[in-house]
Amino acid sequence: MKAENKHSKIITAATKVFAKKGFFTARISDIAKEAKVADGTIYLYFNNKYDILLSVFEEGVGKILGKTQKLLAANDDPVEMLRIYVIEHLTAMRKNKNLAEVIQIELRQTNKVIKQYRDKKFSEYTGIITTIIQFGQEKGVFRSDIHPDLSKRILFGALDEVSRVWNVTLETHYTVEEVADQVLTIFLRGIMVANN
Amino acid sequence: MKAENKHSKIITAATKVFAKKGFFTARISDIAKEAKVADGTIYLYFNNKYDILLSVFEEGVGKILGKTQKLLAANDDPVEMLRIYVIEHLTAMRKNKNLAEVIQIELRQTNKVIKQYRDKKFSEYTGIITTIIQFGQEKGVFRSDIHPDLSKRILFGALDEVSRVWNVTLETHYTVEEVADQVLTIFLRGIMVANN
Amino acid sequence: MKAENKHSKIITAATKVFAKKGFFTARISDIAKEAKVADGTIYLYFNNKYDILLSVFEEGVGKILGKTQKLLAANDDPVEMLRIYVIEHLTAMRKNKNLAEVIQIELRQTNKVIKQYRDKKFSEYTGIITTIIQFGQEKGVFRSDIHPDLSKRILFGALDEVSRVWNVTLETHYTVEEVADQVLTIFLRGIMVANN
Amino acid sequence: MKAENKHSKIITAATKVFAKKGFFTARISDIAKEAKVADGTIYLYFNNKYDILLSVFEEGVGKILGKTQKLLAANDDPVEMLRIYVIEHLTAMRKNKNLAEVIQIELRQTNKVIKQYRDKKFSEYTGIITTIIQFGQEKGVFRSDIHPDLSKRILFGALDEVSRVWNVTLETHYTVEEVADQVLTIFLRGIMVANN
DNA sequence: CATGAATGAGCGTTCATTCAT
DNA sequence: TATGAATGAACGCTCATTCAT
Repeated sequence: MKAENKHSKIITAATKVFAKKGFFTARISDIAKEAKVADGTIYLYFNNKYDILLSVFEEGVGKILGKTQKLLAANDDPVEMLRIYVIEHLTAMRKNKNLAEVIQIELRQTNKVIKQYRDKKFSEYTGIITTIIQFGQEKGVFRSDIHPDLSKRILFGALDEVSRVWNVTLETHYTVEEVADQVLTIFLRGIMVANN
Repeated sequence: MKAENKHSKIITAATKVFAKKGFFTARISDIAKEAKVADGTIYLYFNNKYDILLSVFEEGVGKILGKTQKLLAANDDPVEMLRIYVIEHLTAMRKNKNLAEVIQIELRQTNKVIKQYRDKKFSEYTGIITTIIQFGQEKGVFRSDIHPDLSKRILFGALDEVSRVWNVTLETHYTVEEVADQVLTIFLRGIMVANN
Repeated sequence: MKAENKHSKIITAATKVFAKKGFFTARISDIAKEAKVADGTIYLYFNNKYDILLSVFEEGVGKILGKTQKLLAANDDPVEMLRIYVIEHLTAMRKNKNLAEVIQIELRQTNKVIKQYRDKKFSEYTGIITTIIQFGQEKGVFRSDIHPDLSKRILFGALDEVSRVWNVTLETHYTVEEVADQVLTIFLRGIMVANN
Repeated sequence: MKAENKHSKIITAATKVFAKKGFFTARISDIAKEAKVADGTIYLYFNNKYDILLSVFEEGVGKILGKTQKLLAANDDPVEMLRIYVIEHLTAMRKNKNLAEVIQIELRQTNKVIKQYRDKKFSEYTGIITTIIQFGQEKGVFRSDIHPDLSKRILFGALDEVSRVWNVTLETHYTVEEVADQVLTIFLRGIMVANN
């Protein structure tokens, strides 16, 4: 936060502004003002407005992706891996509410630039879930009648919607652990083989 | 489809255009052309661009809401009620892909007008889930340690994301039953009290 | 001037503004104000700023070209034909000073769009000179050692520069006849075979 | 070319860039890059963009003017003087195509700064023609019914347009002598008294 | 002298909305 | 009701110019 260079100052400002107003309603001048730079300065670091949004994703998702991958690498228990994924995701969303908002909102935008990006970086992030589930099925821990692709959507959709509690509603009192526990309890019971 | 009046012709056109281009990228003239009316005509039926989006929701969600409420009224088994909700939602999303796209995409927009609406009509629709879960808990069918509000988000988020298979990806081959089954299997196992 | 439609009102205004300020210094809002329409109205009739300039040429040069071709069609005396060309050109430049200024100034602009145009419409206009000279050479009226292409440039350059007397300097007192006579006297003596 | 100082390096670069892109389309950074200096450095030597253009003229035209005046000073035959003027001008245009382009294109710009300049330096250069013609009339070599001012425009316009063969068209094969001969043949026959 | 990052005024263009017909 | 030409506010982006280093 302190010795930030212009680039990251703008990224931070843009994340905030996009979170607050949405991509289309946000003005370049809003971002510039928030970053305390001139409008023109932004174009020294980014090609255009879309490029800023892209960079917000790239850096934001990239960080989470990197950290998550590192944590998962040291693990080979599918259940524990899902737990890590869920907790990491919710922690990140809780911590950087602006980024969370941007991901939740703008990722849905019907826009070629964004969609194109989504297919690359973001689907790598959600794809982790698919991989874990397949891994768990091979290990005989997760039920074989579960579709890895569909259940990836089920878990990620749940996570995405559930993480809105910290942004949109009056339910901000939930802790990450509490929320993670609910999601994991439900999802794991749902996909694990009966173990009684 | 035939004897449509202007109002619903515009709604249908707007749903299509919003689904294809997104709210902000869509132009009034696009909708007018799609509806085969003059630009100005639109303003005889709607106050402004936001109002069109609002109406698209109002009518779209309203129909699903109405039908779902009717079906649920004749039922008092929480499990069956969730099944009905899930199947009705997915069927609607599958049937009217344009509406599905609009709901999925635009609902996320951070915009006062839409948010304000969401709080009224849409949360009534998702609120049904909360009610069913509480009802099930009272009946002792659903575990008491489940947060109705959180699990509402978990189920709706899962449904929302899962219904994207028919719009965005190459996975359009899934049937409604197949998808519903996966969601219900996982979610119900997750929230039901052990019944062995 | 009276029952002008929007299109020609804008053309007229643009001609005036381009003549006064030059293409690059002219603002769309200048043209709009001059034409007494809103800025946006201009884009109902033209694609962009270049398109306006193009149209100014197209229509301006087109008219002169048309009239000149018609007059020349009824004639087969090379000397008389050159006389007609010179007088018509100077009359047009004198009459529509704004168009004259635009042609003289902007035609020189290094710009792909304009250059491309020049190669089509405008060179058809100056090409008439080449044709007349070749015709005169075939008839044995003009000297055979004259390069039609170079002398086309010589005559057109002379005409172009000479017609500036009515726009730029204090020499506006010259009559078209006077100026035409000087150009013709010099040029015809220069290219005709000795006839003593 | 080697031990050029910054000032002339910038002038040379600007001439090249203006010739290629035109004054308005050229960017200061283009010139800086071409001159291999920083953008800011240009402002140590010139007040602004117009000032650069002005200097390009000043130096370019100045050189031609100086050389032409020197050559003419040693001569008192009007016909020979015109021949010198024509050949010198065409040689200069042929040699420094960039300067030629700039003069041909930008001199036409309707712009106060440039116009103001044109009235001083450039008209001194074209004024030479007027002087020679008046001199020739006094000597009885040139016809007395020729307007010195108009014929100055006629000759200069011809020269200006004719010198474009080396820049714009596919006719670059013409030699200076060939072109000069055509211009001189036509113009001299046109203005000289009958000499049979 | 030299640099080049930073500035911010300015403009072309779009498009939701209006209104005369 | 219906039209669609006209409006003009608003914004992304450029680039001449400045100035701290």
